[in-house]
Amino acid sequence: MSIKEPLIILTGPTAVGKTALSVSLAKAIGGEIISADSMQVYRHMDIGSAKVTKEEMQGVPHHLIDVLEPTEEFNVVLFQQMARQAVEEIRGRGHIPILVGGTGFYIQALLYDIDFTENDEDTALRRSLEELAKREGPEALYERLRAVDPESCESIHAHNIKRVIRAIEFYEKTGKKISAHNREQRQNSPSYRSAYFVLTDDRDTVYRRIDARVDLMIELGLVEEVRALQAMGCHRGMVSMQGLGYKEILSYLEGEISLEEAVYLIKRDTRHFAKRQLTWFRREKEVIWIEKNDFDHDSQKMQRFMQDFLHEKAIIL
RNA sequence: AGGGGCAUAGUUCAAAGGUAGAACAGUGGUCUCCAAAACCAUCGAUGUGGGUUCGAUUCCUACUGCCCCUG
Repeated sequence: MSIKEPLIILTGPTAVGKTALSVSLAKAIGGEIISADSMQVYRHMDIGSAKVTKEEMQGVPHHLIDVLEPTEEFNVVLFQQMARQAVEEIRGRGHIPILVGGTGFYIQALLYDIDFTENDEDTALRRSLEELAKREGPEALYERLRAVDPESCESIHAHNIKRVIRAIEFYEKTGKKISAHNREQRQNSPSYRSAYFVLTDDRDTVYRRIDARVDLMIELGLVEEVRALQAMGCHRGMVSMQGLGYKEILSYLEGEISLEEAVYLIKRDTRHFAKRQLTWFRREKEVIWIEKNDFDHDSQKMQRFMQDFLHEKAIIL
């Protein structure tokens, strides 16, 4: 057993103010930032993904930002591979990796080194299962899962077609039950000497910030950004275009809804997203909550607290 | 000011002389390769005061508020 590498995690609901805090922390401790964000990986998607700007970075190296074209696929497995590599590089320079972003699932995948196995790009099976669900209904699909892995049926709802398909696919590919596999993976302990900070604020405040941020995005030219992406050949089927702000503006540009409706939907769905993020982090074990109210919304104080914690736990020396 | 209309959940709408449904919002949750995705659950209302009635939120009435028309 070798000594674990250090990894600092800073996350929280969207629009809470992770970026600014992460940069000042990085500067203070000699850190480099790895983005745990499923949309900021894409180039040409700056406004809608609220991507860190060059100025905001203040010279701190950022990884996994602007590394893919919007036409490319991205998923947890890719994230995991790229993030691992980034950690290695950063350690090679003797710096501290700081994982910053709101995608809890990605953070989990790296921190617990989740094994996703059988990574072959066989979309044929998926597609045929999707068709089955469409043709005979989700119940038929569900029964198919019950036949091979009844335990999974207890935790996956029949209507959740994506996950039912994944569970069936896993069985078909590996001959093992995903329920058993997941049970094993859940035993994993952190692969890093880590501190998992979750920055948060009053729900009302977060929601207000979201609304304001969406209005700002529109002012900054989100519509133009999406129009340009459309011109590049981006369409709704792509992973990148499932991002908040993108799918709604796309609907507007295609004449399905008004701009006003699009803005309403972006705000609403972003609030929902923030809520889900909070649910996720509450479930994560050993997270350190940083309630902005407890620090008088003073980022100096928050940073001091984080640094003290990191030294106390010997995460950084 | 006069005439008319409306008043049901946070919002938009339903229904009914025997105490009310939905959508959206809100809240809680699931999550182990589409995760900014997908999915589940749940809280919550008849403006106020009288009257008729076995019983009104529903009918009558006064008040209050909002809307429209006239001036």
